[in-house]
Amino acid sequence: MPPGFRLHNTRSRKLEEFTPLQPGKIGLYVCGMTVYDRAHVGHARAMVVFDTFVRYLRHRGWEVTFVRNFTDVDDKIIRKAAEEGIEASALAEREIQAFHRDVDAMGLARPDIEPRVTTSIDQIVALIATIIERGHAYAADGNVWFDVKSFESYGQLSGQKVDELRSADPDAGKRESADFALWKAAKPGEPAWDSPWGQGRPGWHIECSAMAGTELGATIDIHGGGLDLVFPHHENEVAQSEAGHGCRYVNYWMHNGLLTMAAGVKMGKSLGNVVNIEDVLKTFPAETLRLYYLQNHYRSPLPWNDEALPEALGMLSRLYEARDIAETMRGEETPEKIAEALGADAIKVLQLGRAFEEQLYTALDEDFNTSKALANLLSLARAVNRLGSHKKAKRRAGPLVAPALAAFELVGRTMGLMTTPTQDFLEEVKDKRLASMGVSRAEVERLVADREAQREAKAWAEADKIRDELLAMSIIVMDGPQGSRWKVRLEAADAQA
RNA sequence: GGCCUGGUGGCCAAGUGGUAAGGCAGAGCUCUGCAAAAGCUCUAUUCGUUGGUUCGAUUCCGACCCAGGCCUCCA
Repeated sequence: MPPGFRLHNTRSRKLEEFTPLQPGKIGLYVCGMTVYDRAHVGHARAMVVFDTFVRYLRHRGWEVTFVRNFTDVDDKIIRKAAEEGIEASALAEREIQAFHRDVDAMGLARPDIEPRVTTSIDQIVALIATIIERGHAYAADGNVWFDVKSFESYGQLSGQKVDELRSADPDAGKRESADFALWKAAKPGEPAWDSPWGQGRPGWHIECSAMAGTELGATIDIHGGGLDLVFPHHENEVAQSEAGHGCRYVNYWMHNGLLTMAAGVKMGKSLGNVVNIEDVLKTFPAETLRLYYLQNHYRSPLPWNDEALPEALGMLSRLYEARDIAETMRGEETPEKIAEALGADAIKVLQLGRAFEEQLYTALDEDFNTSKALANLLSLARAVNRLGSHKKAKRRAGPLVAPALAAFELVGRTMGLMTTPTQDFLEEVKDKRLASMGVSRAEVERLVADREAQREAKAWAEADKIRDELLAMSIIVMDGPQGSRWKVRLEAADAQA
């Protein structure tokens, strides 16, 4: 039996000890995208959070079944397809492919199952029929509405009371304005499927209930999604599933916080302030985004601004450099003996390195506190860098940094950071940033080489002149014992992708 | 109007009934031909305001102020 952990459950708004339905197993359902447009960095946060959560649980020995759906038919898809003059299914297919490209580029594991609405119609129809049978829904004019008043605990998840909801436009045929569609009658030209209530398509909420039920059973361990889905989407899922299956739908509700723009306004397609994943990845390595998200607790709102990504990239680079330093250290003695010779800095690296794994578990087992885990990682990296400044370290400290290297590897496995060789990472940064600025790499390298030649000749004025030229191109050169390295300066404006 | 979050140093941010992680920015220093990078040191007697509980609260409770989310599609 894997070790336990605690999670904040949206329903109770408290931290709860996690108890699985079956020992050692976790069924996780996360609401996926409605595929009518590219995924943005808000979606990416949810994806990274749950990807990391799954990685971690698996690392700890849990057998996780991870399901994330695609909503591939809905009003927006139909409308956008009509605008583009293509079939709704073609639009959805195109966007699913784009989504998969984004997911792969982000280094996210695919869920075990990615059900789609359009291939789950049978289950959806069957579930709706059961809900009607049990007296919790009614058909009217080819639509099927969920009867909110018939379901006593409606509103429990979100703390809403039916009578106090600000009422939407009462749809024709609805008994209560809070009643919501399980099945929508087809309008001419829309994608439609046969059903006992006539041609039509599923409502937005029912799909998740049906697909989660099919893939994970009537009760699922953990259901995740963005905080903005709590009401009405998840509330309605609860009502449908519990009305249909007669048992609890979800044991633990896990909601990630939203990205906010300046002034705390959230990012959303409807607000027109979204930044797409594919655009960000043109200028920043994917791990930059990961680090940025994981730096904050998953439930907090996360500000998106111009400094965020450059700052995260700076941190990430420092982590890579620390690993690089650690990797080049050699030595044969016992860690204790070297530590004695090298002093306090060495002892600290050893201690932090050895304590890291346990600290990571402690942090992540308490409501998945990646922020805390990363603070520990940064401390470890700093200790390694400090040790690297000792003259004897390179030759002798290898055994001392072995625990640190193991820690970095663990971070890669669980949090998806530091997963590429350092050189590859640095090259990727250069390539992406040069490309985004339209600067030629050959030109940069030629100037750097020229400057090195001038430095060889101790022609400092010439060398400095070239350095200024490079700086004007946002290239920073760093002289070291093995020659000059260079990198692209991070500027806040670049975050705008 | 109803429901729900959150207010921690210049900025972002974790956290705890016993006296404030981490990051960025800033200052000084080491290193360097000069720089850069990296490292070191420093930077909140204080955690929105105000009552209360307590030996003790930033942490628990109440009130208030402020910001934001949801109640319509949204990760």
